[in-house]
Amino acid sequence: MSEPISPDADLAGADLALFRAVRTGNAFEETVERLLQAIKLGVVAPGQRLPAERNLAARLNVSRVTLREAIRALGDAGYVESRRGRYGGTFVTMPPAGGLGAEPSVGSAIALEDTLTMRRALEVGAAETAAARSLSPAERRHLRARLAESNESTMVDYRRKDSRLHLAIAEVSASPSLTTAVADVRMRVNTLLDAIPQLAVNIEHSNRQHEAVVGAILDGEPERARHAMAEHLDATAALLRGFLA
Amino acid sequence: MSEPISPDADLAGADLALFRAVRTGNAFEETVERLLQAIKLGVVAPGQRLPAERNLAARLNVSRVTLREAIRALGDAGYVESRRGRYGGTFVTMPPAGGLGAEPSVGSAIALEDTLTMRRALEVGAAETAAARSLSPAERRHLRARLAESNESTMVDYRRKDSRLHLAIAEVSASPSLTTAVADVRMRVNTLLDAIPQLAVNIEHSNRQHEAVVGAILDGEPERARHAMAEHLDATAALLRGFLA
DNA sequence: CTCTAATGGAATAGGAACGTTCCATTGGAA
DNA sequence: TTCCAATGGAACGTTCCTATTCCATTAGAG
Repeated sequence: MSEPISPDADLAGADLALFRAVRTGNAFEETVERLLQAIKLGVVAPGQRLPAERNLAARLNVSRVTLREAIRALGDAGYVESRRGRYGGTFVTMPPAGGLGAEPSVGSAIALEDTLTMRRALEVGAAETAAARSLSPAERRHLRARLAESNESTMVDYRRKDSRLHLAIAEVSASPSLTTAVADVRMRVNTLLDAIPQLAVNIEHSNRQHEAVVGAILDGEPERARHAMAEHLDATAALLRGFLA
Repeated sequence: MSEPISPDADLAGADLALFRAVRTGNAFEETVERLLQAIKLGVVAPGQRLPAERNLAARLNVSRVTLREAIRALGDAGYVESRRGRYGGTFVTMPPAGGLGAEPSVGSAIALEDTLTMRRALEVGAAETAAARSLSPAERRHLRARLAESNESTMVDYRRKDSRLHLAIAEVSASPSLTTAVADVRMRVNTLLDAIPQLAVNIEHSNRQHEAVVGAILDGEPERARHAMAEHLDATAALLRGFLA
């Protein structure tokens, strides 16, 4: 057996957050998670190709062996398909219909509030920051394209288009840290959203709020953007609390 | 030699943030960083003891061997001292006088704006969230204690007390994710602050703004708390931009 | 004074991840 | 048709990290 460890009389309670895990799980699982994130958030759409293994492995700071194991797992789950040869690669197939493979574990109430709190801070901040910048024409187009895409979306892939829009708003804040943080918290939000019914009326409501947020950002009005985003997120939060709390 | 990798024609530019590194550096370096964070942010003050190695290793999800290597490195650098025997442990000594061992690498201008943007979103969000909650007596005391501590601080350890106050505000948002994110970005802010002179007039200014923020939180006024925190952070940001940009 | 529990210190073996090198396949370019 | 560059596929030795076990030291309890 291993050595016994005594019950730890230190730690007033504040350090709980500081002395958290340095490495979460193994490299394989982390890599699978990262790739799933890119797929589920719509960064690589169905039919599109992932970066080549050698490139992607370097990007993720993971060995090619580990990356290949992760891709193999995603292939078995039906998310991607690999083809050899020049102009080959690993392509995203249609997501597994019926939402199989998703864990229905709906975490605790604390996790719910934690996610919603974090999301509010990050996305409201991103909207305000984006509106305070002077956006390039390309950025304005990108934003408008994502907005249109999500407005025209059908219910089946509304989730992905919605995620892509929120991510686009984070992107035009021009802060890489903020963008990755928004992507991370959005994944957590999506697992929550998977557990509640998708109502047409809510989607319409969201679409209108999206218009308001993007409009304020394009008009360069930080206060209005912040307010619109806060309103949007609070509505979604209320919905989630209603179904999950 | 290793295989050549071609120049990567994928990646429209948005995925830069998504396909980031899965594991940053090795476990040893990460552990050192984490412990330094706890020390520099004042979570474990000089004279206080770190959790026992067996406990801490479990918390950090790192083997005891790796943790010990990290502690050894911190010991060599003069940050901690270890004593054996029951009621022994690893204690924080006075921080290395003169700020030795700190890398004066002042990152790029992009990194500066990234840090400041992220900080603004997180800390403003934390202040607003904290003010919207109904705080327990213990939380109110904690907040007031940290405020007093930072007000009375001398210039030599103002940095640590200031960090501790900002962290305390994040803590009373009751969101672990938000707390750790604030701690992380605060470390980045501190490396920036290390590169500029510490002026008494700025400290006085900060103290007044701290009063305003904590006051609004204790009074339960989210709007006022958000505004006060934004003002405080913008002042610091302007200072940093002035010296570093 | 003796015992004991909790701590840091150290050695060993095993596994996970990595870097490197090569092979297999493919579609366009020459 | 031939060639070739870019891709996925696979094997091998090395390094890093872990888990386990034991030792050494210390201050309080009995």
